[in-house]
Amino acid sequence: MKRKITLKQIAKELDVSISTVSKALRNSIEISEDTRQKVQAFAKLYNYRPNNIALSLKNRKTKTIGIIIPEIVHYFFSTVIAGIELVANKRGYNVIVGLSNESFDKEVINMQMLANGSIDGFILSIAKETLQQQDYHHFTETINQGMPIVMFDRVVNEIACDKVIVDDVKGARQAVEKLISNGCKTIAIITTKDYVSVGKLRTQGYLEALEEHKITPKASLILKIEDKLLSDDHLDTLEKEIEHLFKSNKSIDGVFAVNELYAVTAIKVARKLGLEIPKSLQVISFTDGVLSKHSTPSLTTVSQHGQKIGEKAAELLINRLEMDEGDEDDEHEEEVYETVVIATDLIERESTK
Amino acid sequence: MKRKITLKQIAKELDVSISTVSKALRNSIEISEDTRQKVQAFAKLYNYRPNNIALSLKNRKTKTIGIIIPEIVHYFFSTVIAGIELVANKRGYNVIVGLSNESFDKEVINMQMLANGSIDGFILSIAKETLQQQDYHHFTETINQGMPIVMFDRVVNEIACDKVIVDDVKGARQAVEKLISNGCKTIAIITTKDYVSVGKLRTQGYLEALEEHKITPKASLILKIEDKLLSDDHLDTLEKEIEHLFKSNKSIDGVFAVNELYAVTAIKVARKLGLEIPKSLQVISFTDGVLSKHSTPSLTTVSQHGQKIGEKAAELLINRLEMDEGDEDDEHEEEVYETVVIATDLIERESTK
DNA sequence: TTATTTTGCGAAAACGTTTTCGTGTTAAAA
DNA sequence: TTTTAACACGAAAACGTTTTCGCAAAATAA
Repeated sequence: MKRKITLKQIAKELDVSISTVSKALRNSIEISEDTRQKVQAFAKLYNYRPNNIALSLKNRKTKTIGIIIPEIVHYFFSTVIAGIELVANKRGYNVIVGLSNESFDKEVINMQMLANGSIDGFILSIAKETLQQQDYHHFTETINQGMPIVMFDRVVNEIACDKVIVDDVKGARQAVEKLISNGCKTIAIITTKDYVSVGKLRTQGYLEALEEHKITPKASLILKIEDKLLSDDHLDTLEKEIEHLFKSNKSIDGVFAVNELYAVTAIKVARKLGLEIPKSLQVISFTDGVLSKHSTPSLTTVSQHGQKIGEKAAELLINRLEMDEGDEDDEHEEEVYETVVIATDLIERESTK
Repeated sequence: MKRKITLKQIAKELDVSISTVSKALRNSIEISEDTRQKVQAFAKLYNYRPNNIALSLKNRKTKTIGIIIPEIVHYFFSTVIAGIELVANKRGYNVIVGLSNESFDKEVINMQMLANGSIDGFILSIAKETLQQQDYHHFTETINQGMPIVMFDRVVNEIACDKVIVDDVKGARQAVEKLISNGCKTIAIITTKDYVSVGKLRTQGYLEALEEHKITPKASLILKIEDKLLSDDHLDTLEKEIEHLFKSNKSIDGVFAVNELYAVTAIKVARKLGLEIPKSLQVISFTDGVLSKHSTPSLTTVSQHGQKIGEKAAELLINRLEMDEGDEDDEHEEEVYETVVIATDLIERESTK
């Protein structure tokens, strides 16, 4: 077990100075062809690689991006990570992942843990608890310390930073419009309580689509699910609520669900009640995940392109990081932040006509 | 935008030495009550936090774990990450994630990138390409440099290191036995080509179960899918192959699939052919993921407990890291490695009687 | 031969910590 | 009063790099 070799050891072995070794390895013209070869050969033999930590300390940058997300066992978030990792790697960065588990405290702790020099910048999506408490001081503090943040999906106006989002309103509206143009007359929405920003926005899109087509929204057609029910333990409660929705609105012929789980559950319940998909009931869901693709019938969905979101977020962050190199501590350049909207796509499958 | 404050700056402001500041903050008795208070107050005011990178350099340990996995948009792997992150965080470690995308080269590059001081040890699952090429030099080199590795799920005997696996053979055998005891007479398996180690093992479990019950295996009932077909693009090819399986073996009344996708596809095809689940065809799949839980009918599965695997892997790694601290460079303690087997569970749902 | 330039290399600082050791001052003991 | 002990703090090294600057020797020019 030979520990990793360092410049110092090479220097000692070859009886030259550390500086000479360093320069020789970086092909400095200061060093004679002779010693350069000698050093490089030796380094290669011992498989020398500069120590990243030492470099980070010296350069005061780590070439590492911190990702803070609410959950990782989640199709959308993992596609985003995949996107981030892709461009990060391409541009010489690593990614370090922290999970908030939707908890405010864990979000704060995770950020503090990473903000002390471990990373150059954050890409994050806000925890539900944080959104509820509306306490964003950890974001502003991080930004004030000169560490850039890029937010995606669950973002918040109060914080000035780059953002990557999908147009939830528009995506939802298009989905509902599709149902309408497919002949649905009574369209229900299964959504979340309003403090989940994306749920709220998708509900808004639903309402806009109805309005545009002169359909009066009915409160009884809007089912807002308490968020905890997303956990697998409360599946039956979810089913009960949906069943109640269908039973008290027999005329429902279209459902827009703000996530896959609500959609497949709706289909399951509907079938139990004797409805045929898509003949007597059409369903569209948000998030084009594995359920949409592979359940039967497959789901028509609004695709968010998580990977693209991740790629874009990483680009924004890295661009800002490498831009900053230019002006150094040119304190008060007026910061101008970008909000990129990734277009959604309606992917038609078997759950619609 | 005030940059993060350092010991040096505090020292200058308070007109004491750096050492004094450091000691004061760590409550050293060397420092007078007076200065200690003064320093701590100042540090608190400016929200001082020691720089992680500097600490890493000094301590020669980063308190960071490197994870290399083939894919992240994948239920099993993301649950493993969740497990790793859980115990890592609890024990003061961060996790940095690299994706190999099943490619040998990316696996090597990713490991090299991280092995140069960025992390203290690896947790990884081997890329398919690496398994095919059987080139494991990057693992041995890493280990030889004194950096511990814990492998999970896709492991390989050639490398001496801690491992966390599930008993694929046993899990598969139990699944097939369940089918047998449920009355299935003609049981097919949908599996992968043999170079995918887990596919091979699960096939072995299938064969063992048949043998034990004096059922002669038939080659025509063993469908080995070319691995590329796991991508969504080749879904129809997959369907064709499965359809052919059913059509040329009309008597099939049980299917064991080595992953969820094969299982749901089998169900889809079977239904198209007029088979009723679970009445005339029972299906069990490996991997208890989101499809198993939420597709209709829900799938009886062999659960691998990915989260537990991750937790155990992290424990093994961290234990080894912190054990090493004791003996320092006591080179030749005979290394003894552990292989932990996480028990699988058969979770019964609607796809079996 | 002497003056000047080029060549090749090393010393040292810097990044931000922690820790060992030394030292001057004051308080206690002789 | 002198010796010893306790106290409070600072200097410096170390972790592994890169880079600036200085300097001696060699090569060239005068």
